[in-house]
Amino acid sequence: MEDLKRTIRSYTHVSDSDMEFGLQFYKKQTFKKGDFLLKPGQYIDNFYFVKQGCVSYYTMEEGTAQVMEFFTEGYFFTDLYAYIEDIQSSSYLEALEDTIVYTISKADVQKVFDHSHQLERFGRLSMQHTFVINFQRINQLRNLSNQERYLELLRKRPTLFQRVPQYLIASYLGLTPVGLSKIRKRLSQK
Amino acid sequence: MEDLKRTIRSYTHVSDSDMEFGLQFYKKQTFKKGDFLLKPGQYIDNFYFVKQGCVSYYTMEEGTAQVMEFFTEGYFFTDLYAYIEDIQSSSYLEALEDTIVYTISKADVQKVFDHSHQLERFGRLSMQHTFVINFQRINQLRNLSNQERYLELLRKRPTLFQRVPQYLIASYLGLTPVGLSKIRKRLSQK
DNA sequence: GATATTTATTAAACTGGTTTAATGAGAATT
DNA sequence: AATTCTCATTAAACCAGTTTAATAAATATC
Repeated sequence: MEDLKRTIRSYTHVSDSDMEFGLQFYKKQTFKKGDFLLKPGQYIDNFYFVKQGCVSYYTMEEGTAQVMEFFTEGYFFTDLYAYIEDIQSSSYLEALEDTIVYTISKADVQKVFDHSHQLERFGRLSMQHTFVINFQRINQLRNLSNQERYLELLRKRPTLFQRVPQYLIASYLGLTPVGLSKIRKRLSQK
Repeated sequence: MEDLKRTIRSYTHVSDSDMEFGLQFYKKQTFKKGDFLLKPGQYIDNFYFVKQGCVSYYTMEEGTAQVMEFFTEGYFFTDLYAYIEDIQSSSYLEALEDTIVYTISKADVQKVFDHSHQLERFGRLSMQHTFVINFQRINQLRNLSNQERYLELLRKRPTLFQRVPQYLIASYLGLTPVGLSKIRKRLSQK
């Protein structure tokens, strides 16, 4: 679980003993391509960390997937909205590849935060990080054109395009597959 | 500061003594319509609570305001992005009406959180609340049409339309004034 | 290796916004 | 009261996306 450790320590200092205490609750879990970690209607019991693979986070609207996010190596994730609000999820979490995650239950997260001030701070800071990501996302949705957002994604997460079908990336960008195809054509003609 | 108290306690229980400790740091401050609480280039020193009035939070892009949010009575606010990242702001905070706020410095917020577990919890929960708001905002930007977002705003914050000029509401919705006008016309014709 | 299925592209018609510019209506200033 | 300024609407031309449908290419399955 070295990469999990490293990611936690990228937020704040955590002593070896606190880290050991926290990590004991994480369990390794594997999913085959196409498996669901979560389906609509369920309550959120777990937090996840991606060791290897890719998980899509989406809702179904009128028969098509609306992709909110792709979680790849090093991401902490869950359906955070349903997790916080303690409501039934209306989303899917689906493995787009064979995927290995480390998972911790909501109850154990509480235990860890009660036990370790340092890890509670990690929790707060990772929450802040999520705020920053969402803030930038909103700004991108408001101020950039679809083409600009496509180029931005290409720049920030280039490997995504090798591992995820284009129509899901289109959805993530808020486009139809046809729309993204047009943008790509327009760019290739320059 | 009864309304400030009430708003804090809507998040979590806070004892009278902790509340008293926290509130001592807040100072009342008034701004005239058109005054700026913040301009680009500044670092964020304060957190605010709106007692009375309305403050717009926006950036300037190519000569036009891009309104991120309108803060009205009961809102906690600052340029949270610059506050968290500890970077120079690229935004404006401008009073759209004569406005009364309670303000607390960043250093005093830290003091309060160090002193009171209950108020630190309030801080965490208000941060979570902000996440939920932003999450819903992203979903609205992605899944609703401009017309639907207009109707949604009309439903959720009807008084805003009596106190804020329409071209700023258009900006908040991610539209031009012409675009919003068209939507309103279309709706009135039905 | 042939067939079926999934994914990506293209074309055509359409739509909901944009930009620019002119007009109108209200509010503030002199 | 007249003038100026700000704000909202309208019109016209335009554009970047949509939908639908057909086709092509790649991938999975038998």
